[in-house]
Amino acid sequence: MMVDWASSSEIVRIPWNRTSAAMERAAAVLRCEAGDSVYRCGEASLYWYRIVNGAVRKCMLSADGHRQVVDFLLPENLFGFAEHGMHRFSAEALSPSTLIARYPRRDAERLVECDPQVSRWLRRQALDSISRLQARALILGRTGALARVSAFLLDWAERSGSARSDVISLPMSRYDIADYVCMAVETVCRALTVLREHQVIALCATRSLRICDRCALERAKEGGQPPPLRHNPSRDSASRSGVGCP
Amino acid sequence: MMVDWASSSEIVRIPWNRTSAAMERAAAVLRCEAGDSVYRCGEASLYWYRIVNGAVRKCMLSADGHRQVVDFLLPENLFGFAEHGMHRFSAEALSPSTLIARYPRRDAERLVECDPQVSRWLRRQALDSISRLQARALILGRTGALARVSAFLLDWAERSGSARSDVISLPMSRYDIADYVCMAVETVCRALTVLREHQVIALCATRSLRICDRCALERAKEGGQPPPLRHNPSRDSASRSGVGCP
DNA sequence: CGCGCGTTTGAATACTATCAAGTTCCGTGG
DNA sequence: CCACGGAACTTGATAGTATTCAAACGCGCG
Repeated sequence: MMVDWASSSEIVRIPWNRTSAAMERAAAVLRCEAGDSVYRCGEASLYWYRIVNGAVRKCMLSADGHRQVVDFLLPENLFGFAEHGMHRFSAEALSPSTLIARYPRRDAERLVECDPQVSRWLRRQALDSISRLQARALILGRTGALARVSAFLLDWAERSGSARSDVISLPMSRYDIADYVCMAVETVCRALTVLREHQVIALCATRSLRICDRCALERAKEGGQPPPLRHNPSRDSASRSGVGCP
Repeated sequence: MMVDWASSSEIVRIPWNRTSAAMERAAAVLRCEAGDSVYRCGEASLYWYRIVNGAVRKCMLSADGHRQVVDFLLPENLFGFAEHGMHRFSAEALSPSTLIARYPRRDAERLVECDPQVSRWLRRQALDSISRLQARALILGRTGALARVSAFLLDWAERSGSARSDVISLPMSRYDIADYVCMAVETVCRALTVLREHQVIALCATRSLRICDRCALERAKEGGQPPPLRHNPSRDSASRSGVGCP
């Protein structure tokens, strides 16, 4: 299904946080439904994309048929800028009526060179991207389904900014979560069930849950009891623990 | 063990690729031995670091005692720039006599704002960092020890730029590899043994191996036979496969 | 209302982590 | 130079966990 690219000016006023006027003049805005591809793996990467509203998953299909969700994007997140030449991933809308601003790469890269505001903006977005990638890396580093799912929930609760409320909404399916944390769907379900049975979380709707016991969730994230260290710790790390920096 | 920070000028001439003169004037150079910490988790992050020679691992100790290696750094790689305020990881030298250039964060961030050359350099380094993080994410996405280790070896072969020669050297220990791919050391060893027995690789020394059959390694990386797709593929991805973008 | 997709639960299997022990490698000190 | 000792590396056996196959359930949407 093809989508319509509208001129930026045709869209209702949108808060262009930290983006220059010149940048926004070059933009177009896309509206897409859940499941629509913003771009596909293998296509030429001619644009940068910024989410205005909704949510997007960035994913890839391995040759063995396994899908991997590399990142979830939320409003104000920039994506597509790190893939030169050809897209190495696909980007697909999660929420219905997702709005995305699209910037021609040529213009964007020129502005980055000459407009300090755009340069700063890109720097911030790139660092955010790095933070998200590291967060997922830390999730995948955990062994055990409970630990991974718990870590994901805590990360997502923080990202979706669950403002004061402990209710978090999951725009993505269980399959998306499973492919994000690299486990089978069934395993994710079972982990959620365990958490629910222990009353650590409560499933309001299928895609909305409430964190009842955040401490228990933190504990679950850390897994079981400490195994003995088997690798040589740093030569000079005796003075500081280096553990559990918050 | 404390290390000596020498003035940049005291060190033999080093190729400052793509870094401005002003940037290098603010730099100091550190020489450290294998195992030395460049910085530790929890410390204030006051500098940027660029590897001049040698190799470094970026890692973190979970509260449960598990170590996780988040990245391996090679010459010209910049690191430490994305961690504001406090370091969230530790950085430790892998190779003996590793040389590292250190830039005061305050100066570096000022130069990034006003020196286009430095700005470009940071952008490129940040993108490289993103690429490495994504590469590891793809490795961790694979299920099966053989697939993960094979993927790691192929990635590393490409990074270490095994120029024409299929012999690649591993500056890191098996423990480092295990913590990088998130598996037990024994599992990594067994995977290497299987690859050796099938004559896909040959172990020259403990930390140097030769890729004998790159195609077999690629196949091992892809895992077994394709499982059926269980998640809903993209709504409009019928026209293109989206699989196996090289 | 019913079909399909997403979700959840249930067994059997396959795999990896773990524990344990042996071997090689390398730096250190005699 | 050689012997020693510790760390890294490798191999084996067992137990625990996730994946897989299978099937039921709920929910949204036509």
